Amino acid sequence: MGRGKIEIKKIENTTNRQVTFSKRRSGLFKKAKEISILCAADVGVIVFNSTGRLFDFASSSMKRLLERYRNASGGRAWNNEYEQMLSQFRNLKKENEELQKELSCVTGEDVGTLAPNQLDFLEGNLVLAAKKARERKIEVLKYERRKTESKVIGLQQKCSILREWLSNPEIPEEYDLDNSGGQTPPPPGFRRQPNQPNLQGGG
Amino acid sequence: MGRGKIEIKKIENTTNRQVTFSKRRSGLFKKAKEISILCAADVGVIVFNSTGRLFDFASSSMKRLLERYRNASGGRAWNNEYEQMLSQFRNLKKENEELQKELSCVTGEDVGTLAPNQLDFLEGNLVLAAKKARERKIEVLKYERRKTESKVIGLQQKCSILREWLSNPEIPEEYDLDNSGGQTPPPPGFRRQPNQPNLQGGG
DNA sequence: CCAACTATATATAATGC
DNA sequence: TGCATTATATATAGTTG
Repeated sequence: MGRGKIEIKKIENTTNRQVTFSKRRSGLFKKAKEISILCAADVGVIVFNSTGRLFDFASSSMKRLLERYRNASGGRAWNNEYEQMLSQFRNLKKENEELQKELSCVTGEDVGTLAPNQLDFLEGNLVLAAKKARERKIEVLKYERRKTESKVIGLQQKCSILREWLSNPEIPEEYDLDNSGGQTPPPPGFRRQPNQPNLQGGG
Repeated sequence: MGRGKIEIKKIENTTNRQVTFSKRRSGLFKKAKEISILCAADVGVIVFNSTGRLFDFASSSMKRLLERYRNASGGRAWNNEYEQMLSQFRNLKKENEELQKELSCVTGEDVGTLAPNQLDFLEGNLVLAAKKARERKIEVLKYERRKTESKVIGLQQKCSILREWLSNPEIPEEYDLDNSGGQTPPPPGFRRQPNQPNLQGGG
């Protein structure tokens, strides 16, 4: 319907395609609006152009229309994602309940429903778990002790270095060792390299 | 576009409305198809007529179109139900993960990440839980023992009744005690009250 | 790139069977 | 009720500014 008849196939010229899209889109939406009014219909139109931009029209509310569509189509053409999520949701919920139950059993909160042999098994597991926790605790404590020890050794070394340094007569005057406020002097071995005797060699 | 111009307002005549709906619906779908082909667009049309019947058209797949629409519209006109479920879903998932972690900690499977004081706490809890399980087990066992004992006592009573009954010369002839097939005689103490001596009083 | 403008193709309201 | 016809209203392709 225009000056010349056109074949219904993709318009290759980009600008031409965009112009036609714009015109026909408004035409489509107009028709949708008309049928909705004339025939008391609920109409929704969704269009993505070739560049992926979205245009839509809804005679009432797209949200309500789509909800209605989901009910009416009965999953036929409905969103797989939705259905999948629904089943996953149910699974998760079930799993969650089981976990919670298991957890309450395992902490001894809800042991009322268990049979003696189950209780026996549970007790064994708990004792084992407690043992594991204890072992791990000891391991960690040992590790921390080693760390502390090596720290102490390091401090002792520094201390002996400091002592040696103090017994050294070459104390520069600008360092006031009794100064408790203000800036502390830089620790020996880090800042006094320029005028310090070689401690490593000096023993 | 027809013999006469019509005003765009609801057609009150039902049959007329239905006819117009049918014609315009096919026209709308045709236009949707044309724009999708001409302009390489992705188009979907959803229509409910005034009686609530659903008609739809999609250039590709309505399912994919609606998924795409959900992404593109960014929840603007999207299904509340869906969004709500999505957030609930995320919460559940998170909760689930936490439960699982907690459970694996509590069973001593994954204690590697815990600090010594946490381990201490865990150990205490596990010992307590084990104790609870043990207590419950003992309780259940005691209960079952009591049940068994009372059963034994009941059996002993029945036994003594039977013994007394056997030593009683007034055995009715219709009772065949060696009868292994057929109907068993009614147990003493329940059916023979009429011609039985008072056992409670008799000692 | 947009709007206005035709000339023409299409859609469809009214009609008839 | 539903389909075919037809006269007319609309939509729009191509064109112009």
